[in-house]
Amino acid sequence: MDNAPRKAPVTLHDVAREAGVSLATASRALNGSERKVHESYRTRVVAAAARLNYTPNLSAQAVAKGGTNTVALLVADIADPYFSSIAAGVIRASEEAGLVVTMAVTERSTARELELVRALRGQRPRVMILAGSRSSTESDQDALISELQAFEATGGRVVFVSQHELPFETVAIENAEGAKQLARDLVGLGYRRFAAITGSRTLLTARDRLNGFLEGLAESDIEIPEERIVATEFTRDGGFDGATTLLEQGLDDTELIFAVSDVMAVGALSALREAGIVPGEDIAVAGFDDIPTVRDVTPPLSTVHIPLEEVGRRAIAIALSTEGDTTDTAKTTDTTTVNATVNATVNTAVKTTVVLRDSTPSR
Amino acid sequence: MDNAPRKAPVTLHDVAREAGVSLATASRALNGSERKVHESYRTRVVAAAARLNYTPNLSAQAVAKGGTNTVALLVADIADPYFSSIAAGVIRASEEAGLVVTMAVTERSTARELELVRALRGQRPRVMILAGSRSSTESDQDALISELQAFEATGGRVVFVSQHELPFETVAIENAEGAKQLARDLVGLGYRRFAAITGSRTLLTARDRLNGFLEGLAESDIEIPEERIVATEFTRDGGFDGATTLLEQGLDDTELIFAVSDVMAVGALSALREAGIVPGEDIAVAGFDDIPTVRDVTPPLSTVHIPLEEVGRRAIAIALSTEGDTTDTAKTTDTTTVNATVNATVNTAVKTTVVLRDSTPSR
DNA sequence: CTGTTAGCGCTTTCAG
DNA sequence: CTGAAAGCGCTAACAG
Repeated sequence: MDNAPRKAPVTLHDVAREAGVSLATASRALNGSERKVHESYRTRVVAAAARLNYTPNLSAQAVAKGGTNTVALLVADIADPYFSSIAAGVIRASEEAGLVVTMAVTERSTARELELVRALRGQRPRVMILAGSRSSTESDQDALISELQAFEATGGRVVFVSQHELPFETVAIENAEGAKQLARDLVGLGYRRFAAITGSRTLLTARDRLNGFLEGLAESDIEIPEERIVATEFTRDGGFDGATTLLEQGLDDTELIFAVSDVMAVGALSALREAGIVPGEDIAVAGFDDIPTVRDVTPPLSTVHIPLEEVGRRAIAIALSTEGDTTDTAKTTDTTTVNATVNATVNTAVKTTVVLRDSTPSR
Repeated sequence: MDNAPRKAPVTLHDVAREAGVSLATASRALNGSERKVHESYRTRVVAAAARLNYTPNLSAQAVAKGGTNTVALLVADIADPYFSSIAAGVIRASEEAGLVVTMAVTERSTARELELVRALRGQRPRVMILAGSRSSTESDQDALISELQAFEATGGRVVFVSQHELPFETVAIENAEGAKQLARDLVGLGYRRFAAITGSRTLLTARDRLNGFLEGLAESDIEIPEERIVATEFTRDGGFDGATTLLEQGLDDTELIFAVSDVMAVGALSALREAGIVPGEDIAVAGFDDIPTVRDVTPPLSTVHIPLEEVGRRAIAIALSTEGDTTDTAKTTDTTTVNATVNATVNTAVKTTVVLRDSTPSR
């Protein structure tokens, strides 16, 4: 157990000495944005840095410039394809913008989320992105909001994913519209009797989708009886349980089950099959999100497509484009008024499109 | 576009003044590990901090103490369930240890990986975890290795996931053993004629699994004809393509297709089905990893279970337990000799277990 | 353009 | 136990 001849990391100082220039010059040559260093010096410095294998200490840079190039990303569950796809978008867009992503998972708990936001604030990130459908009720909510507002007050940007109703920028997703269109299309296919599996009704996303779906049906004077709408966990197992519950109640003449998310729909599919019911034949199933795996389940699932990675990219685009204006609570009333220079589409809702597959054959 | 009354963040200084104590005392009361501050002071400081909603500036702390509490995690593709599950484990374990996780995706490119490692080194992370089966050939490999060794030389820990053959600590996974056992079990089920879909043979993980499988078959004097082994991308689409290729060649009397990863197996399943072949009936399929979705495809997939989240946790456990000893290249020859105090199981390979499901009925 | 010199926010000797 | 002061590595005025 020989203990550490732990070499000290190379510092800018070392590079400067090696190159025979001053600290400042070395700094300018290596990291200072504008070109203001004589070429001969610059090359010497760069060479010295390479020779010593120098890497600037980001923390030191951060403290010196009073700001980082960090994006803090909070997701409910990184193993859930919905979030991991969004995360992929956030990470890619961040890398393209030269930002480093820091990540934390909330386990779907608002309390945990609050803790994490507090902790991550210490990073002094430039942007904080919160993706993870949260309940609109919990009391921690208020604390979360004020914590985030404090963060914004110091110049940070907060962007939520699909959380209108909160006083922050958000990547809006056409949840209601998409679900409504799905309903219309399904009715067009000949379906008339529906059941639904939804998450907690306090989950904004789940609620929006369910309501949109119901509205879509209402256009054709179709309703879903109260007992045919079951609320469960917003997960694969929740979907499984929801379908099981429906089964126990007796599906009667139900023709189609709408699950408010694909992971739930996939769970439902398995529950049905285990019960000896063939989805797509005995009963139709539709989901929402269009996560990659729905192409590979049997039958392939009809759903509403969301460009998930785009959602992630959009989040950072919004953050970056609103940087600078400190309308304190950025999204005041009609303030979709972004930085004039900004691609106007950035602040419009992400489009969703219905994708009909074999799980909802026309009848 | 009113510009920023950007409040300056609260500093320790502010807290100290508010509490009427010195900077040093405030520091000790809030972050200094040991209790060496009088209770009355401590409470005043804590109260002041709360009142001002103070959050320590992590960057400043890092530069002052000359080290961070950061874990840098590199994965090939965060949207892939294999990696996102591992990431979930890394993140959870890190949070439990009070570490912040920084994440980057390599897109399966060694060049990109090298870039990222360079960039992330600037963070001065305590640990760097690289998960993402890399090819054993590419030349960037050497650069990567020396970059990582430089990182270790300054006290950082590097942990790979499933990359023996590299001069670093690694979370070993029983890839070969698992595949071998799978082969045995399948033979036990009555299968005799196999085909395989594998990733590039330079991908260590893919190679280990294929070889293990072949060895398992060899024990029963079974071989897979060369043309029945197709190498494709290590992705869902790769699996799809692989099955398609096999189909074009003619499956003849092939009874079972082994794909070296579940995502590939799932893609293969879809290719077969699209070709009108019913997996589980017309032909059996088996995968490797036991990602969550394989329970929900049809038929449920036989595979080799890896406790993916555990792999992630293990990575940080190894990193933390080896901190301190700087055997320069930690894993010299037989050096499984960890810190005496460490849970010995940390450095043993992660166990895999065969899980037989309906995709491989006994015949 | 280049070098000197203050800091940035926090920790940590080193005296009191 | 507490406070003053010296850094940590780097940037950013400020003079030359």
